[in-house]
Amino acid sequence: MDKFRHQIITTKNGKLKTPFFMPDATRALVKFLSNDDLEKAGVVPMVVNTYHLFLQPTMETIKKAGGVHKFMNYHKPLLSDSGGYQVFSLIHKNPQMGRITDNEVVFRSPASGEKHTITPEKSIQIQFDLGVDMLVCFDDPPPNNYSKERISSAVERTISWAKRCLIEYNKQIKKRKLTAKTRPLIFAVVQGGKYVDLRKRCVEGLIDVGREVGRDWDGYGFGARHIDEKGVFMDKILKATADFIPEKSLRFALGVGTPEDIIKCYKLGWDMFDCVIPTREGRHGRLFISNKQFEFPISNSQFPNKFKNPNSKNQKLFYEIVNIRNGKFKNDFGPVDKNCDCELCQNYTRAYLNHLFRLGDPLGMRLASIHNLKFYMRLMEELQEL
RNA sequence: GCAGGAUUAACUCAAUUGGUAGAGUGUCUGACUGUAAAUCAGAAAGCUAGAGGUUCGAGCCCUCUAUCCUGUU
Repeated sequence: MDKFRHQIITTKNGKLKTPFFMPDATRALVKFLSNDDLEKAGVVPMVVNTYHLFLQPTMETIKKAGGVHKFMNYHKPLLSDSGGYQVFSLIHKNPQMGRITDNEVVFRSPASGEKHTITPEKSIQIQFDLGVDMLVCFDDPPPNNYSKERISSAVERTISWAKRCLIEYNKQIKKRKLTAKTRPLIFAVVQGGKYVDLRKRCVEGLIDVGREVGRDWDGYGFGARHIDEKGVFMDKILKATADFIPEKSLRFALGVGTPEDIIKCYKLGWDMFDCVIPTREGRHGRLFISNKQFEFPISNSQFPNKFKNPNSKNQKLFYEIVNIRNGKFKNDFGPVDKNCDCELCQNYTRAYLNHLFRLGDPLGMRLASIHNLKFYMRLMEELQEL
C-alpha cells in the first residue's frame, strides 16, 4: 500500500488540504442552500460552471459584480468547470443543438434557442472573468460508448485545445498582472474513454503541451464518466490514468461520485472530487445514513478493510441510503441519522421530512441537501486524517 | 311535490353513431455520478351507484330504487 496522498494547495481565497470534495454550485448556488447552510454543512470549495453562468446571468453581470465570489458573496475557493462537458453532452444528446469543429463549438441555448460560440480561448477568458481560484481546460468529452477511433480523435482535439487554453491562460496572467499568489490554478483534462493506451497518450500529450508552452499544469482531471454503462466503477482505467499523471500534480476526478467511488479513487491517488450526487439525491428524497457511529474505520498503514470492496454484495457498505418519501417513514418519529449533527437530524423527524417531501416543499429539499453534504464532508474529513 | 341534471380508480374527470374502460392528481416502488434534473421511469388500483330489461353485445338505450346538485311551488 502506498502512502496516502495529502497536499496543501494555496489559492487566493485560502488553503485546501487534499483530498477534498466540492459540491456543484453550477449556477453559482447549491440549489436551495444559503452560504450559511453551506458553512454549517462544512462545505469549503465548490464548483461553478462556465457554460451556465455565461448563459445566465451572462458575463456582463458577473463582471459588473466584480467576479463570481462577490456576486454570490462566497469567499472561499471556487473552481470553474470549462463548460465542455455541458456543451458536448447537449450536442451528443441532440445534434440539432450545435456543431463541433476543430476550431470551435457552436451551440444553441436550450432555454432561449439563441446561438453561441465557445472556443478554448473564450472558455479561459470567461473563467478569468469569473475570477475563480481554479479553472479547467475546455475539452472534448465523448461518451464512453463511442468507437475507439472517435475517442482517439477526441483525445487529440483535447490536447490541441489544451494548448490553446494554456497559451490563453498565460496571456490572461500577463494582461491582468497576476502573480504566483493571485493566479488561478489550471487543470488539463485527460480523455481516452476506457482505453489505457489513449489515456496514456492523452496525459503525455498534455505534459508535452506544458513543456511547449512553458508552464506546468497545476493538475489533471479525469475526463468522461468513470463508470461503465452498468454503473460499475472502472478501477483499471482510474488507476492507470492516475499513475500516468506526474506525482506532484493534483489529480481531479471530475464527477466522482458515490462515497465508495470517492474512497476508491482516493486510494488510487486522486485528490479532488466533485459530484451532484449528494445534492441531487437529497432533492429527490434520498438520504445518506451512516452505519453505527459513523466510524469510517481508520488504521495507520492499511487501507481500512471496510473501504476495500464497498460494492461487494457480501460486504456491507459503511452507509445506507433511505428514500424518505417511502410510506414506511410516514409515522417514523426518529431522526434521519441518529449519528449526525446536522440541522435536519438535530431538529426534525423522519416523519416530518417525509411530510415535507410529500408536500413538495423546498424546506425538505434544503434539509436533505444539508444532510447529504454533511455526510460527504464527514467522509472527506475521515480521509484527510488517514 | 314537480322538472331538469348527475352518479365511472382514493380524488377530479374522459370514453367518437351501443363493440366489456382512459388521463391527471394521489398511492406504492425504482433511478439519478465535470446538474437542459424541486427531475425521470415503472407499478398497483374499476362487477362503470344498485336491481331488472332491450340487444349478438350496454358505461352509453328503457324501467324502477338510492344518493346528490340546480331550479320551481
